[in-house]
Formats: sequence, structure tokens, C-alpha cells
Amino acid sequence: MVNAKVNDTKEAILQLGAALIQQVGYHAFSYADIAKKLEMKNAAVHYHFPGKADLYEGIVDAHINTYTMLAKEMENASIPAKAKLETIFNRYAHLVDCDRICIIGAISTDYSTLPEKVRDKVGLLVGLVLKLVEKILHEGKKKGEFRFSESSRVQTLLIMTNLSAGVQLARITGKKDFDTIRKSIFKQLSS
Amino acid sequence: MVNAKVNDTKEAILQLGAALIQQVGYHAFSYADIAKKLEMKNAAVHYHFPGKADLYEGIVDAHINTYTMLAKEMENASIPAKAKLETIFNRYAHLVDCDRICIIGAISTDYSTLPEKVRDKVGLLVGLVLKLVEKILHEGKKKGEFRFSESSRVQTLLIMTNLSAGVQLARITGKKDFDTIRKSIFKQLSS
DNA sequence: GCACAAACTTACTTATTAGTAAGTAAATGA
DNA sequence: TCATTTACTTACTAATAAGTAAGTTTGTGC
Repeated sequence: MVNAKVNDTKEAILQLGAALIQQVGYHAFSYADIAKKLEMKNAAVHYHFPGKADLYEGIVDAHINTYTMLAKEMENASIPAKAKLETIFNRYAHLVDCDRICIIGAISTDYSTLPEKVRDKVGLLVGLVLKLVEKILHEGKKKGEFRFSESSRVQTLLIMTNLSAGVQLARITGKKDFDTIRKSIFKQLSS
Repeated sequence: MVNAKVNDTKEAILQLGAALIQQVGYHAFSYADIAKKLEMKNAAVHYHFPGKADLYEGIVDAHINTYTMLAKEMENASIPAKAKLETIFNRYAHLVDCDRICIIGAISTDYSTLPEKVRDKVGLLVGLVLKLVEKILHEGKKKGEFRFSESSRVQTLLIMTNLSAGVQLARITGKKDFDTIRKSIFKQLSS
């Protein structure tokens, strides 16, 4: 990989880094692993991300961007709230297929070992994701698509913990349990 | 630490190991960390657990024992199902205070890096925990303490994922969110 | 066509990792 | 009491970790 565009390589490192965090955990892979898979040298990874914490920060930043964009898209999309929520669920279902766990779940394991700067950004990311789902639920309730007795915020906490740990559990007990959780949530929301 | 009883040292390693897995993650601590904290040499830890995977296996075994005993106690206890469920919830609430995440959540991160032998035992452990809660919910429903429309098994999946990811989320957003989830679950169960 | 910066590689360092081999001190058991 | 076992320590090894300094190639603006 000689002289590829910056953003290509940097992007590739970010995506592989995120995949590894979600597949094996942050402390279970090294820069050498990344370099080997991307067919470059160790030092090339350090060129883009001097320290491993910088890589982590970059990955969190990327997820903040993704969810900021997703939130904007959903704000403007004129589709049912149910379809919006399904989009979120599909993202999590896909994780199970890739043998990944959700990024927030993965981060929560590493959290105590992260520098404060990164922790702060993680807080931002989590806030973003929760807000996104909260808005979908709120909209769905207002439009009569969803029915739930808790506040949208509390219902978001319940559903997002179902999703996050559902993906984790599926690793151990199989995907069927994730699908069961998924169905149950939608059933309850439209009862 | 010269000539302490086997079980004392071994037990201390197991407990510290579990704490570290739940606090910083399996791949984020070393035998040197354990040795230092227990004021012994690196090789002493290897004496009790030759490889790190053996330590992991020992920790999973210990949890299997704990939950087997807990299940037996609860089987025989003549207290309300609600009290039994509260015992489970208290265990998880305590984790938040110790800056730990739940052992199953922690394991799910490491899962892909574990040897098959350990994975199998993890499967056993998860089955045990789920069965324990399922029985509590089933009993509570039969006695009219709890009300829920799903099967006990599905309701267990929902609640346990709420709990596990609730503890993880609380690390990032604060304990208040865990308490919110807790209250909401009990409210829904007795509605 | 030349300076310069971007995107690397080569070649290293230092620390830490898991793990082992050999020795020792104290308790146990016959 | 003497051999054996248990629970270690001492002293090491080989591999891997993160990270860096210095050099090289390649594209770009002027």
C-alpha cells in the first residue's frame, strides 16, 4: 500500500480498529495486527494515530459523526417511526452476524482504562444514540404507532439495554435469543 | 505470603481475577498485576493457574458454583418472589458501586478470544443464571406477585439484558440510569 | 523542475507479556 | 525421622507490546 490517499488508509485503520474493538476487545489487539491486515508497517499506523488512545478517540469520533448524520437523516425522513426503529434494530442484528458486539457495550468494558478526553467523547456518543432513539419513540407514540407507559427517555433506556446486551448474549447463547428480544419489543410497543 | 493455606491464596487470586475482569477487562491486566496486589511473585500465580486461560476457567467455575448455590437457596427460601428478584437486582446495583460490570457482560467481550473449553462453561453459567431468574419470574407470576404477558423465558431475557447493559451504561452516564431501569422493571412487573 | 509536504518504510528501543525451570522452606504422613 | 508434597521464590526466556527516529518515495503547488 504505497501512497494511497490519506483518507483511504486512515479510514481503513479506523474501520478495522472499530471492528477489532467490537470483535476481540481493545486490549486484545495490537498495532501489529492492524498493520498486518492492511499490509503496511507498524509505524504507518502510528503515523496516522500516534498512540493507541488516539486511535480510540478517532473511532469514537467516527461513531459520533455516523450517529449525528443518522439522526439528521431520520429527522428529515418521512417514514413511519416503526421503520426508523427497525433501522436501528437492523444495525444491531447485523452486529450479531459479524460476531461483533455493540460499540457502546464494547467501550463500557474499556471505559475505566480510557483517558478522560476519550471518556468525555464517549459520553457525547452515548447521549447522541439515546437521544436518537428517544425521538423515534416519542414520535411513534405521538403518531399512535407505539404504545408505552413510561417516558420516552425511560423506554429508550429499556430498549437500548435490551439491544446492547441482547447482542452480547447472542454471542454466547445464539442469535435466536436476539430475535426473540427484537420481536418482543415490537410486540409490546404496538400492543 | 509464606505458606498460607492453598485455598486462601487460590481463592484470593480467583476473586482478584474476577474483579479485574469486571473492572478493566481480561486482556487489560497481567499476572504481574495480580502478583503485585497479593504481594507474591509472578510464578506463584502460575503455580495455581498455569495459564491465563486456566485462571479464566477457574473464575467461570467459581461463578457456576456461586449461582448453583444461590439457585438452591432460592429454591428453598420461603420469601416472596419479589424479594428474590430484588436480591438479584441488588447484586447488580452493587457492581455499579464497585465500578464493575456484570461478569457475563465482561465475558461476552472476551468470548471470541476464549478457548472452547472455557466457552462451554460460559454457556453453562449463562444457562444457570437465566434459569434462576426464569424460575423466580414464573413463581412470582403463579403467586400473583408479578404480571407480564410474555413467557417467563422471554421476560427473563428482557430483564437480564436490562440489568447487564444497565450496569454497563451506568459506568458512562451515571448510576441514576441504573436506578431508573430498576424502578421501571418492578413497576411494570406489578402493574 | 524544484521545494516541500504527505505517506509511508526501515530499523530500532524499552517495557511488558505469558510462561518455565530449578531451587527452597515448611508442613504432612507413614 | 525421613521422604514427599505443597506452596511458594529466584532467575530466567522468548515473544510481543507500544512507540520513535531517521530515512525514502511520491505527488503537488509554484
